[in-house]
Amino acid sequence: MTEKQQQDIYPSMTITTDQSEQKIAPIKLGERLKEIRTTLGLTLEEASQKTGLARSTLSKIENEQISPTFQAMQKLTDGLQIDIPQLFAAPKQMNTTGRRDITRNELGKPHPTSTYEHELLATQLTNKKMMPFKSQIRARSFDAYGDWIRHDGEEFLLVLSGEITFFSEYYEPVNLSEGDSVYYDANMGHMLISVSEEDASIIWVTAS
Amino acid sequence: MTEKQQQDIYPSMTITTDQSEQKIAPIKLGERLKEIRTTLGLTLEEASQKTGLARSTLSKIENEQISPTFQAMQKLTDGLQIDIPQLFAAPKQMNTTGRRDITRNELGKPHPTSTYEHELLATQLTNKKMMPFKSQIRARSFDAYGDWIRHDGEEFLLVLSGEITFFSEYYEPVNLSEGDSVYYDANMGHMLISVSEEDASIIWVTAS
DNA sequence: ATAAAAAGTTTCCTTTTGGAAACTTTTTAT
DNA sequence: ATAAAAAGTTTCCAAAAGGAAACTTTTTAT
Repeated sequence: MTEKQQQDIYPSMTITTDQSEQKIAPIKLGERLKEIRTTLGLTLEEASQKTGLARSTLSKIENEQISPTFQAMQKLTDGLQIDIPQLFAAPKQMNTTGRRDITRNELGKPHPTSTYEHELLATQLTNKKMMPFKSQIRARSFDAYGDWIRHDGEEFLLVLSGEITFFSEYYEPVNLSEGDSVYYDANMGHMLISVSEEDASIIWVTAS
Repeated sequence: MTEKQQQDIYPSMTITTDQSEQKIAPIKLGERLKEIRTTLGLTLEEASQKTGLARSTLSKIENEQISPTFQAMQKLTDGLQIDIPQLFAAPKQMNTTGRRDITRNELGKPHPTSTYEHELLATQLTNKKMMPFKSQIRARSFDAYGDWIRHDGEEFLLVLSGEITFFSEYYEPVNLSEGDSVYYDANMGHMLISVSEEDASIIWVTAS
């Protein structure tokens, strides 16, 4: 692609209004999309499958050869499970007396269930606002025995390793990999399974 | 949380993996745009002047006859001086009883400070009981500028990678490595430094 | 080092967007 | 109530997006 074409697609143009001149800051949507896709570990083909947009189209969007329609962008955000504002977010940069309770790695209070291993963290403190756990979900097993898990309060969950699928009552199942997280109302039915070969390790925190 | 409550979290269950397809409410961009334009008291002609889009084009977008390209949407948001999120603000939450917010790895909302990189997670949901963050602490740097950090509520922190020292007002400093965690009252002065060669990565959750 | 496979890009073509102007509907003035 | 003006919609066409497949580059396997 030529420099000319790029200019044509995202010109830094000025529009004259009754008040003043305003510059349209060229947002590098393509760059951003590529960043997101690669962060999700997807190839163009996989992204194509998830979004329903042709591989070629995705390539052209990423290389700023075309400007996607709103329709296309919805397919993107829907398929990749991201929010539109994220698409537009500027590329991220790389780069009293008190109580205190340390829990060393692997040394939480065990709380086994039939299908997975829970470890309660910070058990020395009582009357906490939050309850943190670390759990191992054995490969290809459910964390529940079939029915939705449901309880008061809110829950935050982050995947430390492995890959899980997060099922919930009102949403599509979604795959979560290392570093991905989800926050949800815990009275909405929810359930996890580990979908990778290895066991999955997660931490989660509840608050009511 | 009590032992009783934990029992409630994992009741005995029977299998019913309901993966019913639930479509996310399509955003009515046209409707939304018309709402915005009329709220601003603009005619199509005036909006056309401000945005540089033809009157006919605006009409067609508002009546959902065409799907605007990203380019066109930029002209819209820039010309009407509105935020992208405003354009996409869903008219109303679906009939869901539950809320859910996925944050992909590295795709939280950046919140840089002078000494370390915060990433807010689950920023789509408001009125949450908890606030989850992921942070990178640069090797050998403080997370604060000398004085204690102090704020309302409680905090839970877990080290994802690297090694940090956790200082707090009423306790001896303590080293935390991967997998270690600490729960503390946040109104007790606290502070972190990264003590290994590599940057440290932590997740932390606050609740007030 | 080479072949095969996978990932990514470009080409070619069809469909759809976006703009100018014609047309229709609504509002304002008399 | 009617004419004129303003606002909004539709038509027509040029320009750009989206998809299938050919093509090129990169990665993996031998």
